[in-house]
Amino acid sequence: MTDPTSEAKVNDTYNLPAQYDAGATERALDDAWEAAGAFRAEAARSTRAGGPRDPFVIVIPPPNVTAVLHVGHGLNNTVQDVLVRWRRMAGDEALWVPGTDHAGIATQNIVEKQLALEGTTRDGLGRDAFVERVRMFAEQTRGQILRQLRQIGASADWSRTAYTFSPELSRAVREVFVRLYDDGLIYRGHRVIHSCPRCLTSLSDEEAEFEDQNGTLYHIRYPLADDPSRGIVVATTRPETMLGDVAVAVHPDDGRLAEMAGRRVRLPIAAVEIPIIADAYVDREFGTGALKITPAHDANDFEVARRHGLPMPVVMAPDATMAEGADAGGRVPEAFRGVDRFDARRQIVTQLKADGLLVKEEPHRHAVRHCYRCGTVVEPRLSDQWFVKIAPLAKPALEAVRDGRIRILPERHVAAYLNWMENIRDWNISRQIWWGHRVPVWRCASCGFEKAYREDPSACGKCGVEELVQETDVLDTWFSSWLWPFSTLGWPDGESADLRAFYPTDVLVTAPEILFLWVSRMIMSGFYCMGKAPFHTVYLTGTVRDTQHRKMSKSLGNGIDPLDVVERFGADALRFTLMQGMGLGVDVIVDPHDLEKSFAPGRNFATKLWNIGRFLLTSVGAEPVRAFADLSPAELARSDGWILNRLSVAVSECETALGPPRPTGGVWTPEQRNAGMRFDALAEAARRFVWNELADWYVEATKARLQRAGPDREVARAVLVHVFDQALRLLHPIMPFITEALWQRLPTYVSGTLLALARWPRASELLPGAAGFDAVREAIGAIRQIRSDYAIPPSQPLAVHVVARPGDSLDALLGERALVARMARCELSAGPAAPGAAAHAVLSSGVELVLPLAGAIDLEKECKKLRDDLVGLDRQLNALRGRLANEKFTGKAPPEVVATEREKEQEWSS
RNA sequence: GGGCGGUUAGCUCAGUUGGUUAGAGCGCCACGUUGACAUCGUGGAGGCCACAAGUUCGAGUCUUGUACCGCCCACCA
Repeated sequence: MTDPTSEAKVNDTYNLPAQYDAGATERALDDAWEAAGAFRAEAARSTRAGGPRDPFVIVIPPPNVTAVLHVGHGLNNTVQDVLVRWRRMAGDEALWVPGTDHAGIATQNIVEKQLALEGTTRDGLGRDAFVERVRMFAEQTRGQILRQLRQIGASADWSRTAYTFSPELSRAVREVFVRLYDDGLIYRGHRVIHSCPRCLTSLSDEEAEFEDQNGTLYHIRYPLADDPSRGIVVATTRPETMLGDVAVAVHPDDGRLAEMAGRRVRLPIAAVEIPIIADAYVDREFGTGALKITPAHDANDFEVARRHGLPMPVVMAPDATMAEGADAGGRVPEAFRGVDRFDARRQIVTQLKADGLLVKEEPHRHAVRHCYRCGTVVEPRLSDQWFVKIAPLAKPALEAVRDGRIRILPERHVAAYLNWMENIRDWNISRQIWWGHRVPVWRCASCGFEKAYREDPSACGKCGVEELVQETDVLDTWFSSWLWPFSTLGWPDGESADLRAFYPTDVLVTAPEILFLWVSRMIMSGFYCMGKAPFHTVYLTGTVRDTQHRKMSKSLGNGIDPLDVVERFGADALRFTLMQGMGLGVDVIVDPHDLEKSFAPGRNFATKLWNIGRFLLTSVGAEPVRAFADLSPAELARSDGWILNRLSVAVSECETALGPPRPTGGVWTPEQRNAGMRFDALAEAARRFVWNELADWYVEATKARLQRAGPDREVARAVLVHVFDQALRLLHPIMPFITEALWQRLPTYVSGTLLALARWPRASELLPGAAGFDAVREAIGAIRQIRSDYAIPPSQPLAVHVVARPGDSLDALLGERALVARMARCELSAGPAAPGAAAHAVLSSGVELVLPLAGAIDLEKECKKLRDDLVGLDRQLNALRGRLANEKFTGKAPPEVVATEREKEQEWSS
């Protein structure tokens, strides 16, 4: 076992290297955290198990084992890690469950591509060998993904690493299938479903994505059977499907066409007679007003055919070549058999043209469904599939979001969720692939009895005959991942300690694309299996895009490997940059061709932090530091009070940015519903405090104090260490490595402790009288500006006269004379300057600074400055008056208040 | 076809219930290496807050309309 502090001992604590070595530090700390079990959650400590701590649980959206992680995962997982690290420090029993998804079709596709390169196919290998091949591939990628997660600093509980295809989770899949089956919520249906001719499997509605495409609308004449000189014209974008036509439908109220109903037409090419029927489904306005009915290759036509009791001939094979399927009865001419659908389309159009039956071709833009895994145009095709009857499951899932037990951020996604749930359609869960959980249904070869079994059966559950045949289809990959929030915690084992301690989980962080595919279904399964919503917050991240706002993808070559970034700039730089750019629901734009520029914010900030640490550790030294709590307010210097107040403000801002960790009382109030989860605000609040307040002002103010031994030096040392310690805590969730490395070197560090487990800061009450330091900062700024305005070189000393009535600001300025001298390179003295050229600055406290200048004064510049000040003051006054008039009086504001801005401008200009 | 979101500095974005002279990071310009930091410091330039009308003492913020961009949903073949 590695000593958690070993890394700190490697380097000389008080002689930090000038450059932060992210690589070495990160590796060592990851080991130290792991060795200390810092991220391991204990069920017994959860309040739900009678322990002292509120559980805070996140389950990772399991990355697909198809490929290693990209920067989108970096973003997503950093958000989760920030939340988990925050809650862990805040005293919760924090658990982040890591894991991966076997990703059925996607993974199978990749291995099939590999096989193609080797000149073989899955059929060539056979089912068992193929599955083994995919398993090996998946294992390899899986390991890599988990290593990657660790490298970006994920504080997950690796002892609970899950996998959708593990024996434990397979058991959960089985269990839920059997329960649904026994509840009558799973059925086998003969339906028109989306079928991918490349993947050779069916898809759910959600997996067949719409894409607008230019097509052609063909108007085809079907001659009347008894009078070929007359006919009826139908319109279609897919002429090849006409081989499967069983009728032509017209609207019953369509005057000119309705009279045709009842007659018969002769279907060209297929050479069969089909009826003309009347059905109100037909849209009279579209196309020709007559609709060809192809029940086996169009879901709507299927319904029409069912209403009219028509046959449903299948004329295409699963690979979308024309074929004599069920009920085709010779409709597909020999010449077309085995011909691809698009070739068949061309040939059919040519032939129709030749026969004079093609009336018109018009360009037509329409939405065509594509396979979400391979992009192939999917084909609606009648087949036997397994479905989940989903409406009963949707009901509680709908309610939970409506009544605020679950919130979805950004809120705009709520409407989409509700709409989808309200119009939900049964879920096709069977896939004709080999990689996945096999449908656990066996059929008796003897009596035909069919049943879903929890354990592989050896004999028929009805007649006892030992000849059983299992379904060959496998389950949709989402049928395993929809159980993730509880299957990873031991379900269906009701006695599972984890399940009791950690379900329901808290926040789900994922991409909006899978709101329906995954998130909605988890909510449904959560209620069905556990009776409770699986989480109270769904946080949908933006997408990482390139500078042209294109999604990152392998094929576009605009992807970013998070490990590239980690290697070059460190995990902290990656994380900080991503968090800083992460407004709620906003896409993060990074330039894959200029990582240096893209990740500069994080890299620069990490460097800054490191250098503050270097300064602090060298100048504070190794001797013990007074306990911060022992300092009395009277001992504090002006700057101490100021920085402590700034710290308090920063802590509050971070709290606000993160928001409430869970809804009070289990339901989000309307005010809470949109609160928190502002990671950009968190990063900015912490950055501003560390850089613009701590480094820019307090560190400077401390330098002189640290050099003179004495009580004040001890106060400065104590405050400096305390403030930096608190800052490191605030930043730790975002930048875990560098903060931990620095924290362990503080003189107050207690050996063996970890920042990862240190207490999250709390805002304290503001100290009175810190305004004096603001006056000092303002004065330094004003003097620097005059220096710059008049191009006075830094080497040239300046004399500055402070003109003021005695008071705090004056005292502060004179009291901090040395600091002003160092930061603005000037000598302050009280009292008026000798007459002559001088630049002036008026501070907000009324104090006037007079800087005698040797050269000429730029009157125009000075006047402009004054004018701007006056305009500003006037607006301020106007706003104040307006507010007063508004709040206190019922009447209109006095007329002199209502002068327009333009009038004011003119007034001041003259 | 229906719904939703966006439009603020050269780029990427903040801007909480209307109220000081609209901010940050990156980029740009000038100056600077004083012992934490040039992956830096100081100062600066750069905004008709998409457009138009309205409400208001006051609008980036609220209302209506327009334009452009993006997303989601959908059974017009």
